[in-house]
Parts: sequence; structure tokens; C-alpha cells
Amino acid sequence: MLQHSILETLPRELQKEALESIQVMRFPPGKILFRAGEHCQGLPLMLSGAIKVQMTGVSGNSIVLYRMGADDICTLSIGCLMTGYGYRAEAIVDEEAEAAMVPRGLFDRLMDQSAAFRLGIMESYGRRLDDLMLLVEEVAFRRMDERLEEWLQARKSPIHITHQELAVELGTAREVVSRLLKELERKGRVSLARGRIDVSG
Amino acid sequence: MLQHSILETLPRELQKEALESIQVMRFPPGKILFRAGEHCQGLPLMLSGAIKVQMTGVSGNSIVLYRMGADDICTLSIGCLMTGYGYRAEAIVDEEAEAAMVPRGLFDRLMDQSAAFRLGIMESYGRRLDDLMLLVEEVAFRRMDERLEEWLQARKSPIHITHQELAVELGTAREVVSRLLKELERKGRVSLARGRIDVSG
DNA sequence: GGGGTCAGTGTGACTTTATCACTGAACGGA
DNA sequence: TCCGTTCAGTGATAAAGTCACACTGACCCC
Repeated sequence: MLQHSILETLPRELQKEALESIQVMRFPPGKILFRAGEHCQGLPLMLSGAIKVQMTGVSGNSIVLYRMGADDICTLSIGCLMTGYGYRAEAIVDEEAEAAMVPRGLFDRLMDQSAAFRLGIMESYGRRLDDLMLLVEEVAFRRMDERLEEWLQARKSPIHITHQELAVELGTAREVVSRLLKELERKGRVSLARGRIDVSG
Repeated sequence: MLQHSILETLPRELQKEALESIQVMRFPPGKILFRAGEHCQGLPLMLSGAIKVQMTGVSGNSIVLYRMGADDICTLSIGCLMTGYGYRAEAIVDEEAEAAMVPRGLFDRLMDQSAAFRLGIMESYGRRLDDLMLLVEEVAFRRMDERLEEWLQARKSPIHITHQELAVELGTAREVVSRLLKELERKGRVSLARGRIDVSG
């Protein structure tokens, strides 16, 4: 119940309040948590699963910005809560996810009364900032074939994904992914099937 | 004295403490505030001037991530303060800058005791996150000639900058900037001189 | 002033990536 | 089985990145 590290550090009374006002929600894969432009209701603390955050540019192309996993905090929601602006990106569930939704009022109280909670929030922000800085560098300067291979190596085979989805992961075009994958297949590093990639080795 | 909006919201006693422990520093153009890997001393609140934050990738190429101006807060420093990790990027003064340096202890106390201070910090984080998300999209999907023209339009002519520096602003190679600028010159949109660009219109 | 030095710029040749247009293959209903 | 839809492959072309090297203006120093 409410297994999120940031809540475990709270003093007894706040923990009690948390238990009362936090509601745990469960989201199936593919579920869209929020879209660009929407406004947020509360702060999701992730208990399990995986959620990807991606944005779509003016060009119509999309790119995955980062992923959230167990014990993460949705930093985008913090921004929305504090400033009242809508989301700029969208969040889509990868693996069935559970999240504890902290309502606005409790969030304010926790920020006010728990140094540990504040630290958790700030760390989370810092990590995202780091993620994005690295992503900028990656997108700006690294070669696509290297990035693709790394991406493939980081998962376990077989990988179930379409070329289009993979293009969004890397922030490129579908055709580019198709060609690079074909090239890898020719080299014997992967074998391809519709919606599926088997990595050799 | 200490004209930073986030400090003006403080209750009298904290303001007094702030005045005592904050020291205002002045930095000349070109001064490097911090480099990648360094550790931070305190939280800079910018009073005036302009500072660019850029990072250098494994490839050796650099890109400007964002700029800080008057009334900004250095979010990278917050991350360093809270987590103890070194900076991942570097900060370089563009226009002579003044900053109020908030020491660690005061920072903790302000976070604890001022909701307005917390709000300011969080807003600042949110803005950076937004900046970086937009930058990712820009770098991944937008055409370089458009980005270059926008960059030029956003300043007032004459612009004193080398092609190399401009390449870092946009996250591309010097040759690309040179060629695009030459093309613009042929179209009569700019005129070029060593270290200087005049934009027509 | 002439010569040397060096940062800054120009450009050709080539590779990589993006875009456009289209084809065909695989899959899932009806 | 047929049909529509999604997914994948590919040629042609344009944009951007990389490598190599030549040129030029600014400055210093004798």
C-alpha cells in the first residue's frame, strides 16, 4: 500500500493524511495519461510500471523525451500544478502502471512541512533536467546508427515494436529506421519481422 | 540592493538574514561561472546581465542549452546543491552580470520557511524543463536555415559573432553556418564581415 | 613597411540523414 | 476469401554533417 519512497519518510500525521487523500490508480498499456494542452489534477507518484513522455513538434514529428518508472515523480505535473499552464508533452503508458495521485492541497502541505518530500521533488527535477540535457546532445550530435544499436542493446530480445514507434523513440523518420535496420540485418546483427526485432548475441 | 523578485517576498526576518549572508558578485563577459564536473558553492540569483549555459558532448561539439537573464535562478546549481553531483554543463557570461549568491544554509532555510521562495524555485525549474523540451524538438526536427534566420531576426543588427560561436548557438557545425550565411548573403538578406553579420531590414 | 602568425572564413568532395512518393507484404475482420 | 488497413522496403532527391584544405584579414614584431 502506497509503496513510494517519498511517502515513507513522512512523519506519522502526514502519512495518515496521505493515506486518506491519496488515491491509487491503475493504467493499462497504451493509456494516455495526459495530452499536450491539458491541465493536471494532481501529482502522480509512480508505484510500478513504465510511462513514456513524448512531445510532438510543429512539424508533426514526435520524440520520446524520457521514461518514468517505479518510484518516479511526474515532474511535468509539478510544473502544471505550480504554474497552472497546460502540459506541453503527452504521457503514454508502456507497461501497466500504478500511480498514487497526490491532490493539490496535500501537495502544498507536504512541500510546506516535509524537507524530505521537498528533497525528493527537487532530485526528481534535477534528474529530468539531466535527462533532457543529455538528450539534446544526443539528438544534436550523435549518429543515428549508433543510437539505434544502443537502443536495441538496452532491451532484451525479441523486441516488439514497429519501425514507426522506434523512429519516435529516437526522434527520426520511419524510413531512416527501416533502412538502418535492414543494414543491420544484412550484417547479421538482427533479424526482422513485422512488428518485431530479434537482436543476435 | 538585492533586487531579485524572489527575495522581495520574504518576511522581514528572513530578508534580514538574506541581506547578511548573501553576497553579490559581478562577472565580466566571457567569465566562466562553472564548468562541467565542478561542484557548486551556492545558488546564484541573477540580478542583471545574461549568461549562457552550454554543454559539450562526447563528440566534442557544443550546444547552447538556454540563457539566464535578470531575475532568473540557476536551476543547475539547485540540482548540484541538493544532490551533490557536479555540473553537467558550463555557464559563460554573455553580458556583464550581477548575481546574488545564496549560501547552502540559507537556501535550506528559505525552502523550509517561505512558500513564495519555493514557488519561485519550482517555476524556474518548470521553465527550464520547458526550454529544454522545446530545444529537443527544435534540434530534432526543424530545418537549420529556418532556425538560423530566426536566430538572426531575434537580435539587433549588427551582430558581433563568429560562425563558430553561431554554430554552438544552434548546435551544428561551423561549415554549415558559413554556407547558410553565404546563401543568405547571395539573397541579399545579410551582409557578412569577419566576426560580424548585418541583417537587412 | 614587410613578413609571419593565427583566428576566421570559403568551398569541394563525400557521407549521413531527412523527405517525398510509391510499392508490396502481412494481418485482421466481415 | 476478399478487402481494407497497417507495416515495411526502396528509389530519388534535398538537407545537413564531416573532412580536408585554401584563402583572407587582423595583428604583432622586427
